[in-house]
Amino acid sequence: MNIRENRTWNHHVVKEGNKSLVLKKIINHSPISRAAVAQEVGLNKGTVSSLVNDLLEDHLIYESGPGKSSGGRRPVMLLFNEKAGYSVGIDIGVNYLLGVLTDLNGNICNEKEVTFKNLSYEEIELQLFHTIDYLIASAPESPHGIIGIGVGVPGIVDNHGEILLAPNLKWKNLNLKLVLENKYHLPVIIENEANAGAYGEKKFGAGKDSKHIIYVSAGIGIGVGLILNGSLYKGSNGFSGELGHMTIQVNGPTCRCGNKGCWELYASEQALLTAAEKMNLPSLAGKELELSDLLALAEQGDPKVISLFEQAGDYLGVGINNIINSFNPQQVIIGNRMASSYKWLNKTLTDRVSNQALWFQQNDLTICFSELSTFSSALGVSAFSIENFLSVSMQQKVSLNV
Amino acid sequence: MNIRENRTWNHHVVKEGNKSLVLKKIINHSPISRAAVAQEVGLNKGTVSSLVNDLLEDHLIYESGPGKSSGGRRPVMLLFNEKAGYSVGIDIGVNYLLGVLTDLNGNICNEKEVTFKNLSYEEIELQLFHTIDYLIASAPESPHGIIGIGVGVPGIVDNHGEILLAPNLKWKNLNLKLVLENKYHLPVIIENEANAGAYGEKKFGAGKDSKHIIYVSAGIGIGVGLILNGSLYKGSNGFSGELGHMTIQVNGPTCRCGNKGCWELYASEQALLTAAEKMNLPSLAGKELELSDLLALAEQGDPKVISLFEQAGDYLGVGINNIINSFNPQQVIIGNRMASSYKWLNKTLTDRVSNQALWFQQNDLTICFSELSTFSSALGVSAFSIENFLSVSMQQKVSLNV
DNA sequence: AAAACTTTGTTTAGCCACTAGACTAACAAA
DNA sequence: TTTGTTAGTCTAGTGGCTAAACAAAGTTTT
Repeated sequence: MNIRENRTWNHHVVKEGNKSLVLKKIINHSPISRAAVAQEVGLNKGTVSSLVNDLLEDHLIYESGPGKSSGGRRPVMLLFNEKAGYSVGIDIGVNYLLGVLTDLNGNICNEKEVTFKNLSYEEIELQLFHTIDYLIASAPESPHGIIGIGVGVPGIVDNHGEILLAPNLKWKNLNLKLVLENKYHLPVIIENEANAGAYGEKKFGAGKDSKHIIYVSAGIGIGVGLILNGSLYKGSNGFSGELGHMTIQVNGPTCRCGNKGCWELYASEQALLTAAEKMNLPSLAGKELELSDLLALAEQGDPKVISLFEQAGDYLGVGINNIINSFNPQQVIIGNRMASSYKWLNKTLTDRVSNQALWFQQNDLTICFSELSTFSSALGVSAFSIENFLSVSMQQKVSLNV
Repeated sequence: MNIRENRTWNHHVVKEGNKSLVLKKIINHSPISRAAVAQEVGLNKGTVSSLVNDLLEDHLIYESGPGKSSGGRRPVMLLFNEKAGYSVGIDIGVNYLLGVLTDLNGNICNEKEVTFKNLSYEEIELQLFHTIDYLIASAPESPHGIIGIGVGVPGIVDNHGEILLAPNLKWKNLNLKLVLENKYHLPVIIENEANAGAYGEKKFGAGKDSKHIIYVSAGIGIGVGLILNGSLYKGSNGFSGELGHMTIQVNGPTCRCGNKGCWELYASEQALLTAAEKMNLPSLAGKELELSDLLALAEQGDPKVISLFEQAGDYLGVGINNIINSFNPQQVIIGNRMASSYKWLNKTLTDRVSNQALWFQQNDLTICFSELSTFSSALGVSAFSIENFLSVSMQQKVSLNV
């Protein structure tokens, strides 16, 4: 009982907690009857009835027709009203902006992607506004409307949602949260892209069944999102998971962070591209090299390129070993752009891990690649808003007498 | 509200939670009056009175004489009854066994240390029994008597308290918990030595004010205990914090774990001793080298030995950088035997961190050495028992009608 | 088809821990 | 002594819970 610490306990808390239990049961097991909820959650039938009525009034659930009888009165089936509201999730990348509109179950109802290069903050902000406007306008009528906006950014976000640094975008000390709140008057969440991705995979992707997940976002750089005990761990100030700058070679080459031998110098997309450029691949002279080019070459069977991927997979494995030793996770999920090269990375990566991770760490451990591919982050931030919305909905409404 | 998940909420929970709040307030602010508790915790005076009566009945607190009046009736001061019970904490090391008897505030009431070398499990078990017997016998009369036994071991302990592996003791798949429970019929906790140390420092030592603490236990090997969000994080199976086997040099020398370039090959006591042995220090020929010898030489100003310590401090810094990047802690505490060399390690260690850790990670970050020195682990396991005992005491007594 | 049984969901009575506020106790200051 | 203040208890009322009775709506048995 660590979490509540300073709040005192009273029957509001009890009701809030039980309502939340009932709603979760309905979300995860719909359609389900009141009787079944009562039995499975362990609450009295009457209590469940009353809580269900509250939820019905809030339009968070609805009754469908009667279900099958099992020898008695037919149950009224309850379902989560996933269309009770919509959430906007935005993933800002170095050269793209991906926005999704999701329902309360994280189903994508609409999406929009813009790609760009070297835009200023103001220009990206404009794209961001356009995307959000478009998505909000496209949302169907619903009882709760748009319940929040979430934005994932490739940078350092502190506990108050301020972007301290996004090196690849050249942003610094930027309070995007305030900007969006003032413009849209909606709850806004700004989150690091890796944290968002981790949460996305946990809620809707490969991590649905695990409580301890480490999400490795391997793109131009490497960031890591930590799901510990089922919830995102952000550290003391919100800066956890900067594992791209973990030293894996004490006197290795210098990283742009000033340190030496950082993991992302060996296992990121940038590392791959840099190594490939040095090889002077003849077929690509002139054009700026991209990951997709390398993938195409690998598909054609180019042994040099394939061994490049294998090398990167091996280095990914080195860092993942360190992660396993640190966190003893149930699941390690590799996401972001490097996940697309899954086919060429997988073998050396898993070899490295299975040969070198301590044996007891390997029990109950799954290593896999992202299920949501490019949507992890956008879905993750969307999920944050949904979680917040539902959590607030569980609380008592204080009637404002005029 | 992640923690309770499946338990339903009712007034028992409310009372349990509030009682716990009241007790914590009294523990941390005694002497304190009922009125002050009510105001500071935010509960009604009547509620506090009732809960305080429960706690008095349980002998967990007691009333002292009246306090100073501030212009009205003099308050009755409440104090935590730290002598309401006693806890046994044992730290089993590679060549020593340290036992403490503490009161409920972690004050050491008695202690016993045995040193040995190359004992079999049976022999160590005998020493363990003797120590526990001695400590229990020495405990003063108290309402609750001995409330539990905790044991810290240098090895891998799973979530059920089974010791899977303690390489330096040559133990494997050992259920010490069961052995002790059967013999003493008391609650028993077996915990990894680094986890225990972390908890010890958090409760009674350098980490009292932090919620995010990483405790680096640097002895023969290196283990790490993680305090995240104020409580111990053990990972999916209990194996978190095996950071001694984090790779910091991809193609470094081979470790006994089979991996290469592990941190503990560079920054542990063993690493220091191995390096020193290679130097053929003339003054110590014949005798087996110990850390204390090196410390003595350093005190005498031996430049070779001093630079050995400095090198180790630097390597410690490398790993601690990785830790900072992973966890964004408030505090890193270095404990176990290497902490005794604090004087010689500190400079290169802090230099490494301040030069290389990312700037934003360095805000609000303290790096320090253990305050409890050799007692961290023993006090930590003792604290686990106390915590458990108090937590159970908060729960309702179910009257068993005969 | 009627009777008996089952299961669902609502209602009622009672319980328990909380709150607000009245009350008593014990002190300080005027 | 009177007045005011603070500490702690007591009482009435509230809200959410449980258990159990009840009503509703089925299925199964006779």
